[in-house]
Amino acid sequence: MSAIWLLKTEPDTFSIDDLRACPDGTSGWDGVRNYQARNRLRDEMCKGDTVLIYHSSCPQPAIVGEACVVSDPYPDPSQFDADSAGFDSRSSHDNPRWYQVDIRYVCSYAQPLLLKKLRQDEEFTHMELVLRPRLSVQKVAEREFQRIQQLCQPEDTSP
DNA sequence: GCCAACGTTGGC
DNA sequence: GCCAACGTTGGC
Repeated sequence: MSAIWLLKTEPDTFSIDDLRACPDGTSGWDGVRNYQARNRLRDEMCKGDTVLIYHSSCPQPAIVGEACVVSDPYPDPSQFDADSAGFDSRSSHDNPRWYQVDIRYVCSYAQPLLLKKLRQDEEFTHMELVLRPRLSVQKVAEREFQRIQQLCQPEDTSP
C-alpha cells in the first residue's frame, strides 16, 4: 500500500506549473533542510507514493494538484555545490546530510483546496497541515485524500 | 544537557 | 510588514 504525502512549495520559486513544464513533468524535489522532513523523505518515501502539492507563502495558500514519487531517495546534489543556496559545508559525499526524491506531475485541481476552506471542513481537523503547518513533508491519511479529491475535481491535464 | 539568543516559516 | 510558532545554534 503506497503512502500519500503533501509537499509544500512557494509558487514564486517552484510552482506546480513549473513542475508540469519540466521534461517528462519530472523534477528533483531538492532543498529540504529540516531534519524531520528529511527523515521522512529519506526513510519512508517510496517510488509510487502519491504526492499532493501545496502552495505556501502566496495570496491563496492551497492544495493545488497531484504528483507521484518516481525515484528512490538519493542525496540532494545542491548540498555539495558551494555556489548553491542549498550548500551545506557539513555534508560530504560519504556522509550526505540532505536527501531528495524525483516527482512527476500528475494533475492540477480544477478547484484548488484553499487553506481557508480546508480549515472549515471537519474532515481535516486532525490533518498535519492544520496541526503542524511548518513541516514541509507531511503525511496525508487515505480518508483525507479521498475528501480532497471529492472537493477538488481532479482533471487529467497531463502535458 | 539546558536554555537563551537567534533565524526561519508562513498566514494574515 | 507583522508576528507567533518553532527549529537551530552554541555557551556554559
